[in-house]
Amino acid sequence: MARPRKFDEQQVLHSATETFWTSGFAATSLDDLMRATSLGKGSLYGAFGDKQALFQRVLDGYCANITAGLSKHLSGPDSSAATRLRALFDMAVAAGAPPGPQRACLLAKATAELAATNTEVAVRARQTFTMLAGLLRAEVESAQAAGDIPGDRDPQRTAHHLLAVLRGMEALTEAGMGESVLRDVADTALVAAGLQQA
Amino acid sequence: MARPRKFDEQQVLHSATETFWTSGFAATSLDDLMRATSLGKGSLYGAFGDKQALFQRVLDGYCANITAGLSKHLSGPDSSAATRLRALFDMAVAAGAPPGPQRACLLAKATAELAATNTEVAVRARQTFTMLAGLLRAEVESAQAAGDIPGDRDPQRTAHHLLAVLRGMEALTEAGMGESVLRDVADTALVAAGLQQA
DNA sequence: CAGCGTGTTGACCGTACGGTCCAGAACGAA
DNA sequence: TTCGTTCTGGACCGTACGGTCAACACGCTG
Repeated sequence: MARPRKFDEQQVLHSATETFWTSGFAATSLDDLMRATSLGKGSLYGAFGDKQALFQRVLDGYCANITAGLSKHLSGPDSSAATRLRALFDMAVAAGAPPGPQRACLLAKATAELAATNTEVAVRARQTFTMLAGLLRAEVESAQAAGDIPGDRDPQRTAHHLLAVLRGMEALTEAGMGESVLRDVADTALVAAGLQQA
Repeated sequence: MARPRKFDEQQVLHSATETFWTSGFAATSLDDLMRATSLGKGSLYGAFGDKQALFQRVLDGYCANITAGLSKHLSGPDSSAATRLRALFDMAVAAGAPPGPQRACLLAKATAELAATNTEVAVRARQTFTMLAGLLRAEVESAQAAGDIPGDRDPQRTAHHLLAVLRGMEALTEAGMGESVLRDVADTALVAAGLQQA
């Protein structure tokens, strides 16, 4: 390596993530990315390839982050699986609490915009959803073992339901439906899963 | 009116809807719209204004359609409200049944792409979601009156939950998660609402 | 049948797009 | 210090974008 890179790849990816996240794929120009990353076209192109490749890289990193984040949350300090599940849905409510439309999950935006026409995006989305469902399932089973969720519930089905509710809350957050609606959704979903009200 | 229009406005809007629906707003060019509608730029521009105005027009029509569609379905021939609710979720499952990612609801795509930056889109989305929730609520109340849903459920909360689940199923459909997952989601949501399995 | 006002058409405009390329800068290796 | 290699910045390219406009076509009105 004759001349070392001047930039930190992680930081550049972070800036690019923010830009794509705010504007979407098609509405983000290379100029936007250059401005956000403070990199010239040559560097951007040389390091990551074209716009599509950079987006895929960004999306992959984002998906890895949210699965790792959920995994960490679910193995976090909270004492019981039931408490952790409630905290998870509280976070989803809080994300949509401010008035007006909120920036939704990048994966949701990317899937809506690109999954139908871009196989790699669709594959990554499916894989991520599947992993999230798996993590939720483990948590449901853990709550069942602790006696906080009745044992007769099918953990797989319950996890799928919770995943769908979380994605639906994302959609309602995008539109800015407001906290009380999200509160209704979260409460109902948790009761449906067999958890008692906090 | 010296010279009458050669085209049918509804048909042009239908073609434009298909085009935006398939590609999204930013990824649809005026050339795409011209090809789809068989109209020249001038006509398109003269009749509907610029691309954004046309999209808004398309989205408004689409939202009116789906609310009218749901309203019609819920006052349809099926005997009971419970049966109609089940049929509604069966439709959502069927929409995601084919393997691979399916084209999701235009409203979902538009909200994900534009709601954060375009107030009118966000307003339309909120309004539509609110109307859908209202229709679902009426149906829940109807099912309660018929004794198919326990009377102690809060119809508002239940409707919000069902709405979120439907939007979540959209998201999973976009990614192509497959029929069995959607089946799990729908079944669990309906049981959660208090309906017995079909 | 004449005239007017609208609708249609497609050429045209300026711009911004994604992408390429190269001259020079920076740095490690010898 | 010199050389070789990589990285950098930005000039440059062809294209396609959204949007405008003027000339023409059409048909209703009187």
